[in-house]
Amino acid sequence: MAAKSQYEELARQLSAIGAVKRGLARILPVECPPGSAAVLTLLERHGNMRLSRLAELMAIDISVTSRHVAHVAERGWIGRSPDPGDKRSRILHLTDAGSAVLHELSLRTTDVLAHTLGDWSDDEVGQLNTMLARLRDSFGDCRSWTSAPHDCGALAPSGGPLTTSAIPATPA
Amino acid sequence: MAAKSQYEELARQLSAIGAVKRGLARILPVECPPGSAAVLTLLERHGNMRLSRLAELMAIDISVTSRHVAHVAERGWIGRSPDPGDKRSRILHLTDAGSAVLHELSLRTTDVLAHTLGDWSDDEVGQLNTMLARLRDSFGDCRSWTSAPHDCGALAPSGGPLTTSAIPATPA
DNA sequence: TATTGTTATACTCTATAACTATA
DNA sequence: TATAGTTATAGAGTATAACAATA
Repeated sequence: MAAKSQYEELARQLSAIGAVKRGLARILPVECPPGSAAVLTLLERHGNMRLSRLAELMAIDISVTSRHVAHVAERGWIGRSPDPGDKRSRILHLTDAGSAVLHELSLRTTDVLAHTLGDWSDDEVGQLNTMLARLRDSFGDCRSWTSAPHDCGALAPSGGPLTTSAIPATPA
Repeated sequence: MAAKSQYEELARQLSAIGAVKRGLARILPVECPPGSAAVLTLLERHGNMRLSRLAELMAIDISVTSRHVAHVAERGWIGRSPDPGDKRSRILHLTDAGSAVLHELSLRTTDVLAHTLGDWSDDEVGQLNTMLARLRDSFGDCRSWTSAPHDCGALAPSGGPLTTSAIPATPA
């Protein structure tokens, strides 16, 4: 268990890390926004899968995943084969064109990171990767959170919706 | 200098860490979206400042910052005092109500992180914080990136806008 | 009846551009 | 002329809800 100040600092860092993500997103081709890049990357890394599985891996709603998939499919970067065992779903797979895009993304990402993180050792980048993976794992699937994580009612002491004492009615 | 695969992995981790951020955002009061929380947090941490300085700290465009600030100001969480030395700008400062909201945010964040990261030691959370801070620092202000970071032309070998070979014209 | 996807709608965040006021 | 902010507009990402097809 860490100190309260460490948790607050982590919250700040996570909030601020968005700038890095945006920086990385800025180098993507116009036709391939971050959502599309994620779809391609996960298909390469985890192999063919159905939409619901992809939504799990991306930790976003299946409706959102559906749109990302439609975007890359329209461009011919993935294909959707019928699922032999379930006519409701299709199996997503990378196409050659998709692999080519992925290769391009890899080149750009590597270029940028090699420049910006030039003074990081391989081991240091590896440590960061390990900790980020663990962080995601610790959070699990936070999409299902309602008011409290793991422990139902954990947030009760904080006062559910902001109490009147903490947030005054809109002034002026 | 790290290996290419480490860079690719980092890109994946950063892409996926959004899920953690969303989980943390979900516990915020309805009236206080992430952008507002960031404004309050930075004012507490760095003290009173003008809008342009806040935009720098948030690493977002000043126009976006202006809207976030307007949101929290409308709720009385911050005040805008005239800048004695420059009538064009105002000095932003937390109000007591803003501090109360900040206290509430701290309670909720700490609750959630204490539960989800219960098996992390204080030192481990500290290490993650340190590395995230360094990562942000290494990236610098990536808002000004155009096609390449630090080195102008670094991305040239990747082929500027996606080449025809990598991205075929929209098929079918 | 339950599950897999798709689509419509709405909200947050961000960037660009045009504009006002002041330096 | 240059800078500090504000506002309008547009694009990306996500969530909820309603709906279609199949299990």
